[in-house]
Amino acid sequence: MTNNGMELNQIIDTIYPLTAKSKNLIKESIIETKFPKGHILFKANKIETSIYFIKKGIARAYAYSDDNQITFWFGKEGDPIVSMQSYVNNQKGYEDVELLEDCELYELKIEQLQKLFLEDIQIANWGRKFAEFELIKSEERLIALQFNTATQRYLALLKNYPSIIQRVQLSHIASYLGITQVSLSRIRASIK
Amino acid sequence: MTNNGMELNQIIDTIYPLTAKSKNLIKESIIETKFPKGHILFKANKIETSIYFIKKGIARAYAYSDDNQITFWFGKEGDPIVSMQSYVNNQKGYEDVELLEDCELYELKIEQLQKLFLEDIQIANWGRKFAEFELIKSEERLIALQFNTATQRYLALLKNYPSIIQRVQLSHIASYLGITQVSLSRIRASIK
DNA sequence: TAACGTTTTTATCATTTGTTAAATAGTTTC
DNA sequence: GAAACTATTTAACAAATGATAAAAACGTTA
Repeated sequence: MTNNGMELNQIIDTIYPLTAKSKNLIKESIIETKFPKGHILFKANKIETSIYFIKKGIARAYAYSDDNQITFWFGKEGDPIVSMQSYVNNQKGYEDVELLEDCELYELKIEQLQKLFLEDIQIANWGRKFAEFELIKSEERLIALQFNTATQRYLALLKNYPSIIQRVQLSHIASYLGITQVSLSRIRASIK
Repeated sequence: MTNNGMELNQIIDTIYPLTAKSKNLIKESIIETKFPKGHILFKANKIETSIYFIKKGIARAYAYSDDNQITFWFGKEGDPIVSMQSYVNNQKGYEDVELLEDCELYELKIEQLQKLFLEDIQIANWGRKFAEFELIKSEERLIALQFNTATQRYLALLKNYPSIIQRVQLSHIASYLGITQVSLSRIRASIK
């Protein structure tokens, strides 16, 4: 990540190395967009038609449990923003995605990508690795949530992603960790 | 699922419909095996070379937290058994997989499958959908763990998979739910 | 069916987390 | 810089869960 944000080439290559020809097919389907802090990129109960990659900025996904928002995902430079229900099953998602800073994004229409999956074996394998890596991340999250205490999860977040504390409200981090904001405050006080 | 277990054709087709030719390429790479109840199919800290599909029986994946086993996955007829770290990154996994009943399994060598991914675009897309569906399942698990109370998660398990209570020890179910066995007993007593 | 081993439940107390409300700290706006 | 607004911490009590141990229920086998 440079000051100008994450390069598209790097994002694509990190998932799966492609020939120039195949990579260009993907790149031709991608457009750059910008949105201000606070923009709601995805709305719950809507079929999203695009996926994004974050060039610059951070975002969170949240859903409602009764009245309160629960954040279950953070994305930073290089990360994909995907409504999985839309992307995989062409169904309504359950999450909002909010941009927590002014963001520069790479947008890729799901329909165009799916067409490429059927036409280009390299891109099909690129899409396979994309899902596989997201799956690894999701499994690691799941294990952490099931195996570790709230304090351990907080310390792990600090270690793996120190800047998040500077960039994101503690109330969002608390719900991401599966605890209340009050409880997170107590944990922060206890580890000093 | 019939009395004879889940058919291989059905398992393959449910993931992604293939032409007869592509499907045969996969089927030629699959062999049937049997193991008795209690067999340890995957060992932690080992690179697994196969994935499996359950024709008949059930299994669980667990890892150790200090001294005690924590179950984080159950599989039943039709479900895949995969060490994701081995399958995706060719690295050691952190889980044991134990067969909880006498099992009939379809075995597929990862190396052979990966070769097919590079040769056959339909199979590459089959592998893509395979990872995508596993991703959806993992995300749903994650959301449930983060959003719902232990009682809600127990009731959901009862609803979505009623037979599991008959087939699996409550101690395994408790750790799957992220609670102790004592706590699960209390929940069971409270909802009667 | 009696005896044994395993699984599940119950009981007790300690610890953690949730809930509500108030106090403090930090930011933005005029 | 004061006022208004938002975010975070602290306090007090309630509820849920953990830990340990003992009792009860269940299964297996002789």
